[in-house]
Amino acid sequence: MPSDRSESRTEILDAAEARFARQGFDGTTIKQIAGDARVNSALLYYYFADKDALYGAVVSRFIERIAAQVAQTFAGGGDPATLIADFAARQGGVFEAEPRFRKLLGRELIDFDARHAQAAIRHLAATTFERLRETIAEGQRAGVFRADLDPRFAAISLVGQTAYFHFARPAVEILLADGKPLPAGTTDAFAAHVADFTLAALAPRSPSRPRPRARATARRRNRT
Amino acid sequence: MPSDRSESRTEILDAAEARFARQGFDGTTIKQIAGDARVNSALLYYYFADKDALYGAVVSRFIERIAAQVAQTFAGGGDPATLIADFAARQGGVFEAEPRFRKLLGRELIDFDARHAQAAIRHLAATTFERLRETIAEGQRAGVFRADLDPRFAAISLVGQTAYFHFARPAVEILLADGKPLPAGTTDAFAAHVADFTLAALAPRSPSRPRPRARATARRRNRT
DNA sequence: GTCTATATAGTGATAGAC
DNA sequence: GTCTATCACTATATAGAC
Repeated sequence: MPSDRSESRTEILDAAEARFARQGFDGTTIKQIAGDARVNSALLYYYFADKDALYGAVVSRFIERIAAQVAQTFAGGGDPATLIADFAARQGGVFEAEPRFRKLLGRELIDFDARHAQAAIRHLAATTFERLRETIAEGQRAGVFRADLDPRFAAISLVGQTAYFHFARPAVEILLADGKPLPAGTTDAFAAHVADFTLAALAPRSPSRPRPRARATARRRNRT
Repeated sequence: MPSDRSESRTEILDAAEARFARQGFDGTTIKQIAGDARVNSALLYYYFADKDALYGAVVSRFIERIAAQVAQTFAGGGDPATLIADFAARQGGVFEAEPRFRKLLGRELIDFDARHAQAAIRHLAATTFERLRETIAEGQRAGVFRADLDPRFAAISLVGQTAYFHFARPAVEILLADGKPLPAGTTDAFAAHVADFTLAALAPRSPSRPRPRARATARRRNRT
C-alpha cells in the first residue's frame, strides 16, 4: 500500500475519514465525500474499488496512526509500575487528541465486527498489547505485582477503563455531570485515577491486612 | 406510554429491535421491519411519527429492560464487598443473556450520542449507579475500602472493565484468542476477574507493604 | 386499523469523452 | 487522471380506499 500515490487520493481519504467518523458508513454518501474533497464523485472509483474498499482504507490508515502513538509508551523503557502509569496517561491523551477515534473505531467494532481493522488490531496485539502483558508479567516475577492475576485479563482491565470512559462519553456525562459536558480536567483526572486504581489492584496481597472479600452468594439467573 | 396498545404495534417494535440491533439505523429499511412483522409498511406510520420515533421507542424500551435486570443486584442488600462482586457477575450475565445489548446500546452511544436513551440512562444514573456509588462510599466509611478514591470514578472503573470486554468483543477476541471465538467460560472467568481486580483496587493501603508506585515521568505530548 | 399505490428524492456505480 | 452523463434501483413518507 503506497501512502500518497497522488494528491487527490489523499484528499479523498481525508474527506472520507471525516465523513465516516461523523456519519458512519451507511450515513455517508459518495457524493458528500467527493464534494468535500473537491473532486468528481466518479474519481473515487478510479482510486477505490467501491465504497467498502474506501472505508476499509480509511479505517486501517487511522488505526495504524493511533497504534503508533500508543506504542510510544514503551519506547523509553522503565520499571513496570511507571510503564503502567505512563500507558494510562498516554491512552487518555490519545482519546483527547484524536476526536475521531471514538466514533471511527466504535463504529468499526459495532457495524463491522472489526473486519476492516483486523490487520491493524492484530499488529497491535503482537506489539503494544503484548508489551503491556509482558510488563505486568515482569512485575509479577519481580514481586512488585501480585502473581495470581492473569496478565492478559489485567491488561484488558487497564485498557477497558479508559476506553469505556471515552466510548461511552454521552453516558458518562450523564453519570458525572447531569448530561452536561464534563468540567475541564475531568479526563486527565480520570486517567490519573485509572493509573492509581490499576496499580492498587496489582499490588501484592498484604498478609497483615486482608483485602475485603465477597461472601459467597447464590448466583442468581438473569431473567430473559 | 402505554405498553401494548395493540398486537401489531408490539410486533413492529420487536421486529424493529432485531433489525436495528443487527443493521443499525441507516442500514435498516421500513420495509424490512414491516416484512418481519408481517404488516404493511404504511402501518408503521400509523403507530410512529417517523423512522426516528420508531427507533427511539425501540431503544428506550430495550434499555429500560436491561436496567431492570442490573438493578436486581441491590434488591437483597449485603455488605459492600459482596455487592461489588455480585454487580460484576450480574453485569457480565446481562451481556451474555442479551446478545442485542452490545450493538443496540453501542450504536445509540456512537450514532446518536445517547439522544434516544437519555431518559433511561438518567433513570439508571439516579438508581443503580447511585446505589453503586453509595455502596463504595459506605465501604470507605466502614474502613473496608480505601478512602482516597472518588467513588464515582471507582464505579466507572468497575462498570467499564466489563462493558469494554463486551462492546469491543471483536478486538478482545483478537487479543485473547487470535481472532477466533472465545473459549467457553471466558466471559464468566473475566467477570470473576473484574470482581477480584476491583476489590483489590479498593482494598485499604497496607502500611507495612507499600504498593508499587510509578516514578514521576515527564508527560510527553502526543503527536497529532 | 390496515391496506394499495405512488410521489419525490436520492443512492452506488459505470461507460466513455477528454 | 479527471470529468460528464446517466442507469437501475431503493429510500422515506403520504394520500386515500376499505
